[in-house]
Amino acid sequence: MTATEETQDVPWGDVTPDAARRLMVAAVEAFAERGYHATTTRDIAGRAGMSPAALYIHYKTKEELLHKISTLGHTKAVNILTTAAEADGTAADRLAQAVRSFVIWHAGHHTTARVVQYELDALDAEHRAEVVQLRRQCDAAVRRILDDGVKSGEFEVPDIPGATLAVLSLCIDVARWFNVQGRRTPDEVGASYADLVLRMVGARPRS
Amino acid sequence: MTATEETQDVPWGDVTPDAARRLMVAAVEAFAERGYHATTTRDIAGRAGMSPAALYIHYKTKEELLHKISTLGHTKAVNILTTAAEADGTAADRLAQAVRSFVIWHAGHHTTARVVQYELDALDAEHRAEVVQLRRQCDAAVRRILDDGVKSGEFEVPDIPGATLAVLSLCIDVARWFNVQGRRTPDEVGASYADLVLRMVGARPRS
DNA sequence: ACAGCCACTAAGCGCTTGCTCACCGGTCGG
DNA sequence: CCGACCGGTGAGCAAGCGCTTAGTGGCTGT
Repeated sequence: MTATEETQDVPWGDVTPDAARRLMVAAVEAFAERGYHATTTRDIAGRAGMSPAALYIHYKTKEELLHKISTLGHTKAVNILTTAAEADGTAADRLAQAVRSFVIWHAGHHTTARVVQYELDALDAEHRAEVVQLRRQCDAAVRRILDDGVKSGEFEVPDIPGATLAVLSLCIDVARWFNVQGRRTPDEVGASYADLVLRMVGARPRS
Repeated sequence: MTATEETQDVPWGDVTPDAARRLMVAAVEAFAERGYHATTTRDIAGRAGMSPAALYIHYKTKEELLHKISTLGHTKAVNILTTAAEADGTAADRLAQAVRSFVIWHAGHHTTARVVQYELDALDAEHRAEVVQLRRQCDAAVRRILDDGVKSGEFEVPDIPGATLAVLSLCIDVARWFNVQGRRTPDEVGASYADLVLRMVGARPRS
């Protein structure tokens, strides 16, 4: 149930070779801490215990690193949300599961999530368009659940696109404020947020 | 009621002299568009129709510019929320008003808000501490309303600090996604979000 | 034993950055 | 009528940036 220290589903768990992964982890940390533009290639290489030039053996540019991080992260996000959307159960169950797992990911991997969600416009036009496409899939997954819930009478939502935006917005912003030293664990925030979202869409508390 | 094009309550409306204000407006636009670190002092000066050196007549450093913008913006945010918190009326009324006006500001001044909310750690340690203090006042204002609502039985909130965080988070993130070319006006988003938040805290729809 | 390979490094290139400084021209008190 | 003043400029400095290139050391297959 704990999602803070997974080893297998870390987004870059299957990045090879080892040096390339170390550089990627270093880049995620640095980008999350200081932002893409304030991070130097020397800093990334240094964190990975390598010389500045080593970065360019594995990645063409600093931007390519961000692009790979962003794509891996967004793919993970899409997986989480579509899995929840396509699961069995009531719309309320699926919405709760979507929010819970999405929030747990944003809190547990808040460094990655911060880069993925807030450094989007450091990407060049082509790569950004690619990533925006993945974001639309996130949007579509949540909207599908809300649609179902409204059709089945479980939810009462006047503006589905607006509510979709609000739900995703609430979850995404977790990456901004979540702090490992805080009192809340990712699981607690996930449960709490699932509850808040069910109230937002007017799902009856215990049906 | 419209809050998109106010002239008097623009945060930097009373910045003097004229050249200093033009530089500040230029900086807000540039920071919002590209981020603090990706913005050059030449770009700011250029947008204000001045030479690169002119910036340093009015501001000691680029960081001082960001600091002034951030302080003015946060002061405005504190005003909006404390005004709503101290108003007359039920807790539900005050919460709705707080969310509505806070969201309208974030949407209507989304360039300023983006800088204020997302460029916080580009500030140096001392200035950041100053601004964090203002943020705590925002938090306190919202928490006060929720406290009152729970005490009076209007709201049903299991975790008040958590709900405070969620409400502010939802509002703040408006600055990230709001787009002038979108279909929603700031007033519409404000009304819609006030509604969502009342549901989140378990306020009865029409009491 | 050794040639080939390749991840990695030391050094540095060309450029941009934040910021400075000597200078300029319009305004204003005397 | 003029000197002091001051907001503004043009040119440029030192430092740091992303990225390149020539060279090195330690594995590998034969």
